[in-house]
Amino acid sequence: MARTQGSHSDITGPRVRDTALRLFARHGYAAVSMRQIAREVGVQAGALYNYTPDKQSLLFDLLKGHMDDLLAAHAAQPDAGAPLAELEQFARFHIRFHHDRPDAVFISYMELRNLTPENFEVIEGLRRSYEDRLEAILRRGVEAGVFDVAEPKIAAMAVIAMLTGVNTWFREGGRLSLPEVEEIYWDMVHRAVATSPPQHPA
Amino acid sequence: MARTQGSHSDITGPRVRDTALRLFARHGYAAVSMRQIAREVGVQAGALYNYTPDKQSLLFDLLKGHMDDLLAAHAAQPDAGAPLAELEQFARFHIRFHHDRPDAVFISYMELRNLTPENFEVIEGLRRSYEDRLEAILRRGVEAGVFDVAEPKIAAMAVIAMLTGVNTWFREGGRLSLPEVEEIYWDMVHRAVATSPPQHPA
DNA sequence: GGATTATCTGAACGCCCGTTCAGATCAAAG
DNA sequence: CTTTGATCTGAACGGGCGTTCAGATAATCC
Repeated sequence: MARTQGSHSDITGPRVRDTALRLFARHGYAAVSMRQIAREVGVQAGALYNYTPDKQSLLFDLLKGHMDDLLAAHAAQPDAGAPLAELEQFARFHIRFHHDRPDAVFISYMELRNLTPENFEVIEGLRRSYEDRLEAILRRGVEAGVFDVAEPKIAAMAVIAMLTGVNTWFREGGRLSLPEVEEIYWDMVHRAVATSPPQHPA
Repeated sequence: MARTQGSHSDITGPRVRDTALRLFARHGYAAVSMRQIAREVGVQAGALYNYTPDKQSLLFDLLKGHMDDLLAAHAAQPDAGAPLAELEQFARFHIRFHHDRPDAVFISYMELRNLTPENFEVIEGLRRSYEDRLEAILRRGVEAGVFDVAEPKIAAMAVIAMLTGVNTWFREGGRLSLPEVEEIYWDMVHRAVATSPPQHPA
């Protein structure tokens, strides 16, 4: 028996990627076998090789796809104008985007070491270009006199680390909503880099 | 041939742990085999079981040891007095301590999911108690009126994420020394939570 | 409705895994 | 100098690994 009703490349392909993403995030790339992925997809292990040349490519494509999505989504943000508004937009965008795809974010951090050197370089390059965008915002703000940051590159790393950290503890249905969290983090980022800190009522 | 000259529990034991720590950090727990560890230690795989009941315990002991070290080292810090001084001490301590043991820090983040549920609970408990210490500092500062932080728990998470982030990019021999990095990060943390931000010369 | 082609099965390939254990080896104790 | 006990070897255990591929199946095309 093969090719059960309605199964196509268009259906099985995404299911393979989704399942791999979920399992890699949950147990780690090395701990997940092709047979495990196949079982959850509802197919034999050999069939996976219609959708990926090998396990390594499966991981790489997930990471590459995530980074491409991130850069594209960020590029699609409307022009905010002034550096302060751009920084706020970046902070809120980063929190929301990462919140929406915790598994992809997780493996993009965790599984870098399981990439071949060439694949690693590609992903690292994409990550750097994302960091560069924040760094550029900070530099513009320094020039404009609204940010007080001696080392924009380091400040960018610090801000990204802080914002990404939301994913490690935030859970839907907790005491705070995501917009509330967004507000708290933006406030801290703002104060950490701005020349004149935001004024709080009372 | 067995028991080559000078090999004792006192020598092989630590070597097993050191090697496991390094390999786990480099390739991931699941990707490292007991035979690989044994080979680097210079021993057959079976001999490892004189030093650990199984692979899982090896991982757990490394994480547990790291967290115990962290809490003990932090507890050994002298009393700084005022909340602002305590926060500064915490920030500088955190950066230095994590900088000194990048492998242990790395696996303490990465390999949590490879712990059994019971072991996971233990490590999580220790981590929470470290976070609680920072949260307590922030709460004292809010009471004293020197910190402006609406959510001390979240601010603690944000500060820790930011500070731990140093390990992801800092390399010895780079443009900046660790004390310089410490200064930059402390400045950002300070401004992010303090009521009156630090005054910069000129 | 017959031929074509995409899709999948099921078995096999060589290899490595964590763990156990009887027996060999050697340092230290008496 | 013998005995003891800690330490290690080397082989084995059952099982899972990533990947390949001939052949079976079913959707699609003419």
